[in-house]
Amino acid sequence: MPKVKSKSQPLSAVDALADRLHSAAIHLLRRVRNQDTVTGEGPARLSALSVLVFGGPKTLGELAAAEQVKPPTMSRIVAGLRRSRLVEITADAHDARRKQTHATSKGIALLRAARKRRVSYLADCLTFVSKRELASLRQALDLLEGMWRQDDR
Amino acid sequence: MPKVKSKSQPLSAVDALADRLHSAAIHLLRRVRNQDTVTGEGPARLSALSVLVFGGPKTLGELAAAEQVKPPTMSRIVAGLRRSRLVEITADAHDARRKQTHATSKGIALLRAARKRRVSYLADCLTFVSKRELASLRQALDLLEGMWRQDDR
DNA sequence: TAAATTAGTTAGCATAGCTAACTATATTCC
DNA sequence: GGAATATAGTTAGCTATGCTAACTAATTTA
Repeated sequence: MPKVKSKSQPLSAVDALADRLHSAAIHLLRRVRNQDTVTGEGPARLSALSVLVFGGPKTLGELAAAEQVKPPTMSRIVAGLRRSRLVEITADAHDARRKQTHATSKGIALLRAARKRRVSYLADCLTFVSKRELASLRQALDLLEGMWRQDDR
Repeated sequence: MPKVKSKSQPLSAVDALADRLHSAAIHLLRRVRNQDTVTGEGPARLSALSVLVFGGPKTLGELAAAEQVKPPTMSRIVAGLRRSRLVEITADAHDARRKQTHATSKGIALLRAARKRRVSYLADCLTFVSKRELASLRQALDLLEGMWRQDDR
């Protein structure tokens, strides 16, 4: 959540930017979802799995926080991943309440395949995009990722 | 869908970009969703409503195509919006199978309020972001929007 | 050791995606 | 003109993903 109250200035430029960001996110996910359906796993599961693959084992609570989702939601996501043998759950050595979730090799392989498919799709989309535009996309992502990090603190 | 088969080049830079784009979209929507919950309408409904508010009346099929969703899904989204009196449905003059969907003034007001909330949130997030970074964000959005348009053809 | 906190699950609800199968209207073709 | 086909939308029923409330079990605190 933002720490600073917004001014009630005109803001129409930021206004438009906010709408466009929102809309772009919605449409990107709709398109990518079509690529991901072949994995047999939904977007929430793939996203959680990716956190585990790239960030290492996590407790359920950590995963929920990383994914900005409530614990019961993550509980079900993890249960689904487990049913598909994409993750394994082990007891925490220091706290019997906690459960560590790890990606299995099957999970890692599936994520890599999904990623490849996504990348093919986006690479095709980006075929005729100039280096300069790619650079601005990269900058925009730096900006957004920094924003999330600041927001989480 | 992309028209051009992707090369099987190393691509690790585009690879990372694709993952980051995907992840950024997921996290943006999760955060914005929290702002939008107060409207009492879900993201799919707000997005469809926004198409109607900014793009004018549409048939169900047009809306489904605009939102990259199948007709039964849009049928239910529109039904929900109608229950909440945010849209109205009228018969098409030329084709009795078609139904035109319009935003009501209540729908327009609700969308404007939701937009304001989103903008406050993002404006707060963007408070300390430089003009140069905002410009690259704008460029990235131009790029993505162009990509969707090309993809639809 | 009793009380409070924390981690996770279960139950139950709503939204939102899909396919398959249906109704009703338009269009095409003989 | 009328039968066959195509198109627009709905209904039914499945899954996934969000939530809150209420629960169990374990840990920490008082």
